[in-house]
Amino acid sequence: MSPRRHFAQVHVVDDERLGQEARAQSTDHSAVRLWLRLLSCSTQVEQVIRARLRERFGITLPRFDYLAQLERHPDGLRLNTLTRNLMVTGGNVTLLTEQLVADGWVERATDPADRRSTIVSLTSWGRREFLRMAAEHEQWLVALFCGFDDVHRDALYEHLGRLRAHLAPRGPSTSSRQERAS
Amino acid sequence: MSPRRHFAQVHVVDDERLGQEARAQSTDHSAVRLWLRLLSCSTQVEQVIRARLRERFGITLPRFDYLAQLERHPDGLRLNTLTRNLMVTGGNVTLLTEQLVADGWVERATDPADRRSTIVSLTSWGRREFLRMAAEHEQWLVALFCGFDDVHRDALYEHLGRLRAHLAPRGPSTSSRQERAS
DNA sequence: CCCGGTTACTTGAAGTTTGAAGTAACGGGT
DNA sequence: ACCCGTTACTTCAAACTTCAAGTAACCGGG
Repeated sequence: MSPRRHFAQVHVVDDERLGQEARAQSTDHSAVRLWLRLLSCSTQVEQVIRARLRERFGITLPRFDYLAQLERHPDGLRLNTLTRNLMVTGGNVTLLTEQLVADGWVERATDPADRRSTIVSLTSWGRREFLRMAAEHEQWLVALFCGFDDVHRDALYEHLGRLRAHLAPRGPSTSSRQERAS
Repeated sequence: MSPRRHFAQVHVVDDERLGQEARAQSTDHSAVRLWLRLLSCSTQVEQVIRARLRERFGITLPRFDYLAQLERHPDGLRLNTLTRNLMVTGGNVTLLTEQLVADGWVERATDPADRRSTIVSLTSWGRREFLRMAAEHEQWLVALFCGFDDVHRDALYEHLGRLRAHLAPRGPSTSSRQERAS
């Protein structure tokens, strides 16, 4: 199927401790390898953050993400916007909203300009608690990347930005123009 | 709606079509921004692949990943190894295995050397079908990254490798040496 | 005004994933 | 041979997620 190898001096170590990347083999093409490596890195960080959020605060990652989104928007967000930002389905946001409202993190209001829309925002208690968690959350990430050379980190950030710009233009369902600066 | 702008030379477009990255802001530290960008890229690719697998083959991403893992190991894999490679919980692998066995993709055998262990492998039908899907799957990725400059792609791949190497050493629960060539 | 298309959200069923607790098997030390 | 700690897997409840179908509200023409 894939008649190639010859491209790695670093032979893949087999399965132990390699995670999803172990799926990549010399016969795979670079596109697949890039995707698997991307997924692998992302999953590893995610697992750590998820576990810590649960241990330290008894909160789940989806809820934290939801709250993080709201924290940046003191005036609240429409559920629709939240759905897009979190990159999940509408039904998911509906359920998360119910739960977060029930637990006192978030409050709902109807958009006066469009009665279809619901606007959610943090309660003052929710904001206070979230900021407390967020501060620690950030330190976890700093610690995770600590020792990862700054130059490489910045370069990685930059390259991910390019990839993001390359991927984003697909499915411009709403308004908003894409600038393509570089 | 968003009473703030002015913080980067590349101004963030607001919320529209920005996904998870919209969470990053000028006040966030670089560690958080890197994580969010990584997650954003990963999620975007994942959504596309997931949707196509469902449309074209009526299969889910977790099942495809499971099969991909097995395809590379004609002699089969222990569930434990699979759990580590897929980076999911054991319970999840147990359930996936049940389903894939029930649907004829996979067959189970008890490891003669360790009666606790189950070894799973593709059925011949499963292998044939998987290879058919995998060929198309690879083309989707090629197409996704098509137009993304080769130099940037290779650089990104390289930097992700560094990040991966930086993250991996946490929790070396099993054997297996890490080579660290470069 | 009203009709038809679109958008915003909700509902419900099916599926995935996790974390914690439980069972069984291994293996080294005594 | 018997413990004891570890490992492999299973089970189960709870949480998350998706998809598809449904309801309600908007909006632009006729």
